[in-house]
Amino acid sequence: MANHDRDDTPHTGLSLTLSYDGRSDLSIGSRPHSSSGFELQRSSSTAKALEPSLTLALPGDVCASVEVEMGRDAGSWHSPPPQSRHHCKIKREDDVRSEEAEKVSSRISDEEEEEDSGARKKLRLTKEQSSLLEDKFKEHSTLNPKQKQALAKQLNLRPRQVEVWFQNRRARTKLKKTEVELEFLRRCCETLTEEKRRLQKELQDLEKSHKLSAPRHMQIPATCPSCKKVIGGAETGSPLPASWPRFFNPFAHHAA
DNA sequence: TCTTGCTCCCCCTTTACGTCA
DNA sequence: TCTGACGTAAAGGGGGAGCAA
Repeated sequence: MANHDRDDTPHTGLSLTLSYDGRSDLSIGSRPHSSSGFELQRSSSTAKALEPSLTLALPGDVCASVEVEMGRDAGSWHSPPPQSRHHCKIKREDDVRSEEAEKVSSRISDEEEEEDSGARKKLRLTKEQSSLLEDKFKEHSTLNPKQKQALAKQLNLRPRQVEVWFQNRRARTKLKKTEVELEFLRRCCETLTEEKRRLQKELQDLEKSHKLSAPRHMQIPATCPSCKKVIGGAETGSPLPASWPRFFNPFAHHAA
């Protein structure tokens, strides 16, 4: 486990932190005032293609860490509307370059251009176009201007259309990743809740059995109500053996 | 060196269209 | 045939980065 972040706020029970290469991204904690028993927090959305790691912290001295590998993601055209970006803003360089080619090779038919005056008409990409775009996206999720230009030419589309497709594709990938993370954390939350219950039960059982059988100096320490220090159950007030040096015994003031 | 304006690009949100149950 | 849900292309706005004047 290379990186993990632990929340410093007091927990009653469990905490779970998911980080990507040191950047804490998600955490779950069981807090005193959490009505559900757990809080779900998301601290940033900057996790981009980094290796996730997971830290599981349990109450008291019980600690565990878990490493989890999460998977990474894993028509026809219509003419632009009258007030498209090309019209209302300064034309982009690549759009200007592609205009001439577009006039020749655009899939927009003359008939469609006639209807261009009204509402926009949405057409679908062909299977070949979608397939090639997907292939390029697998290679890299962003395109530099040259790649965009070349791909647009290859697909017989405007560079702006290729750009928009990549933007939408990135958005879909991100959404899917978020959904996967959410489901994963739900399962983690359930598992941790169950583990917390089990450990609490185990702790209760241990306390009971120690009260009945263990020597006083071996009894599980408890917090002193007056000074807030941890003490044992012995009549001396100290959970440590009487033979221990007084200066070495933080519970000595309970001896009186 | 700093500022300003321009351009490009990305992200996010919204809109609108096509498809399908 | 109608309708609502869903997927997705595209628009539009905000903001950051790079660059030249």
